[in-house]
Amino acid sequence: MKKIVTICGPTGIGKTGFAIKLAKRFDGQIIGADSMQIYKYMDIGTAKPDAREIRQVPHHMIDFLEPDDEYDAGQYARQASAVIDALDEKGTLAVVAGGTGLYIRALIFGLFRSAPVCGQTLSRLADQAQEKGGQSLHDRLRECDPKAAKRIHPNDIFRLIRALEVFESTGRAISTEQETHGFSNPKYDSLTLGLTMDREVLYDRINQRVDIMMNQGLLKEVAGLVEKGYSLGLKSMQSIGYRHMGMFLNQTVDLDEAVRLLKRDTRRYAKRQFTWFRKEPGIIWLNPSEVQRAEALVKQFLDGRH
RNA sequence: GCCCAGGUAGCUCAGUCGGUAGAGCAGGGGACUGAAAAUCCCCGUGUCAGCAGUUCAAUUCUGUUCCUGGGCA
Repeated sequence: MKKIVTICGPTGIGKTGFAIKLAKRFDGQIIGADSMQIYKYMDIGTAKPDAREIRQVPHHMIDFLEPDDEYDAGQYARQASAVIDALDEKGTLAVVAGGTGLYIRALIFGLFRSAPVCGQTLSRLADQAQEKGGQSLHDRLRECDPKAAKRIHPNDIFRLIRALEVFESTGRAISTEQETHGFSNPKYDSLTLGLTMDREVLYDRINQRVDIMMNQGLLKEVAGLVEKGYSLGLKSMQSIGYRHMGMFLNQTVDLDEAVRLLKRDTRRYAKRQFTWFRKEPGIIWLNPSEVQRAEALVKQFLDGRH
């Protein structure tokens, strides 16, 4: 199995710098695993690696989509896989780095096979959810896939829609598909390093980073995107930072409040990431300062003594 | 020094006509299989400032001490 190194952890903890150090040390290249850094023109708010950093180590899966392009974890897994395979042929180490847990999981284990998301079905179901509420979708799901209905809360519209979509387009229950798949067949042998630190310290860093983003011109970046015609309703524009600046531009809140909410929502996001990664098996947790230890671990791993 | 208003959850406060208390914000835990920076679920015990008194019972009433605001000197 191909070996890769994966760096994960919450937002703002220093994954970018850490991954660059490791990649340089082992002559590797970085594969982003971030569902927002994939978009062009969204630089400040996504804390995308800057030009100087990219010059140090080649980056992939970053900065290659228009903000209104459709994208999903399945496409990510396929494309990132192709990049890793190409690097592998040259004997170059792939360092996957990012905070989108689902992308990392999809890359390493794949997703269950099924028809890809169909925009039509999706929006039709979304309309129905709007009209009749989540409960009606839940009722329908209970009929065709009671197991899934049991696991999905009636308010969790996204998951209800997906489950119904899978049933309607394949005739099979998502619960069965998931059980069969079970994330049980890794496609890569990954040394996964999770970055962590004291929660309070992280939160301080996050607050400070938001202030820095504001100084760097986050508001201008978002206003510029709107001017270019990218609607605030876009998925990308509803991400952290972008939606907050949008709220200010809409005059829903004043700037202080927008920044306050931006900090809070970033903190909450970091918390959710901890929840996700905590239960991922096999992660070795490190403080971002432990670069030497990480290097030793990678060396061991590559030497096959893992 | 005197007068007034306060001291209740991390913060801002509500409340108990005496039967040990609850909102908002913040925070915590969890879920997650092709939208995932999204989406969703759950979580409030805190010497009710300290001490003493009245009472079957005090965070609630009384006294006193301390602290914080404001006013007068």
